[in-house]
Amino acid sequence: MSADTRQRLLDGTLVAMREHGVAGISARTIAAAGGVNQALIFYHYGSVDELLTAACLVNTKERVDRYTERFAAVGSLRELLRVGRALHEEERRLGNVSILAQLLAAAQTDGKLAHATKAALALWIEQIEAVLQRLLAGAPFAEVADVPGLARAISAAFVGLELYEGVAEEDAQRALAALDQLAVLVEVVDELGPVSRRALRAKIGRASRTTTRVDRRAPRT
Amino acid sequence: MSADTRQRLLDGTLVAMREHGVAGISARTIAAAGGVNQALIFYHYGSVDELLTAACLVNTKERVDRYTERFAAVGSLRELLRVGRALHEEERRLGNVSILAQLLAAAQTDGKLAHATKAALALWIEQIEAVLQRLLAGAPFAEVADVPGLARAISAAFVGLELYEGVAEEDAQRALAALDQLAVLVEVVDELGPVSRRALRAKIGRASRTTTRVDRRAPRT
DNA sequence: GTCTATAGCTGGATAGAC
DNA sequence: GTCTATCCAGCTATAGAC
Repeated sequence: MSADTRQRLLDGTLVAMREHGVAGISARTIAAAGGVNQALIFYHYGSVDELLTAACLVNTKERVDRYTERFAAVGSLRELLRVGRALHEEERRLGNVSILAQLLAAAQTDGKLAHATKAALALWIEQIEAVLQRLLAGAPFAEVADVPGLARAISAAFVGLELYEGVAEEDAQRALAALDQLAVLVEVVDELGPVSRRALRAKIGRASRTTTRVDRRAPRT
Repeated sequence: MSADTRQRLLDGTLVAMREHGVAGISARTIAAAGGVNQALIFYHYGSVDELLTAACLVNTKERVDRYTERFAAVGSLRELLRVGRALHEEERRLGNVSILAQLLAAAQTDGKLAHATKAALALWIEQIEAVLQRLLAGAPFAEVADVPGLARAISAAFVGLELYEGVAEEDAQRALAALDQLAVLVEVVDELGPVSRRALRAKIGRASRTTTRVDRRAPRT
């Protein structure tokens, strides 16, 4: 059955990625991991690279879908972070190395992978941007915050943390926990009295204008 | 001349990494990039992996050394970020893909690389941690901040941003710029009046104590 | 659609001349 | 220390039987 084989190949790609990483992955390791004949990779996907990009997109899509409800239910920055940590933990518990992080590394020198990984990362960014937009609506910080930029920073930071955890689990956990402090900071600021808020607004506005020479349009992704 | 050959191999590794990435690097591409005979890799370093780890450590050390004075001169969080951006820009201008980010990806499935990349990343963390410790000394935020944790978060986030820039340059620049807003936030908070500071301190302390540990609640399905 | 078999390469690593 | 030559494992991709 064709659909089943394609699924096995996608699954096998994830398993092979976990066991061998980007540097060690190949048509043979993927086929073995998926219990599929090696030649079928080329029949169904044309090349290993195309299978990799497909797996990256499908996998990311699945993971994002699994978390959309939770993103929608997020009511504070710290809750957003909590969802991020839950996601992160689940990934590790399942034994998954982040295929997105792995492919992002490979994409540095491969145009085709670059396109696919950018698209996959965009799926996460989209979610986070929506949450931020909602959370910061009306908050003083939002008046000067570049929400799309922050969403991208958060997403990229997360990728870095996933890679970091691969080599130093406890340190990465600690780093993740420390981010909570920043989230608290934003919330605390947004709950300050009107006087402080006014002062803050002035300062932040001034500071931002002098340092963020970025246009405010949402980038096309 | 042995010393010269070893240097050529280290240089060649960086060039090859830029051109082929982790996934495509090999003894032959390294030797070609360094203008050195391929067999010398094994004579001098024993294996390709050992050359990779050596190159990663040496390269990181060099880069960290190039920036120690600047780190020492940093007087605010936003200046720290500015140094980070300068570093980042220089890297790109030189055409360097971050060898550290690349190897971190490969290290996910390779214990030996994991050790070396952790050590290399630790060199950056050390710098950033020192700066944070100095900057936040006496500030209200410092009373509840986990400085080592934040230093690790910042370093890991930077790795993620370097990878992100490889596939979406403008978006990554924007993300980097957005981080400035968070730095401003910390500084603004630290410049608040005594009344606000007291309130903030109470709130942040309370918030941190309840959330710095990993949340173990089972995810809802 | 799936299999076997294999062509044609490139990979890490070594032996041995110089 | 550096070179050439080479072994052989593993790679992508295809041809052709079923």
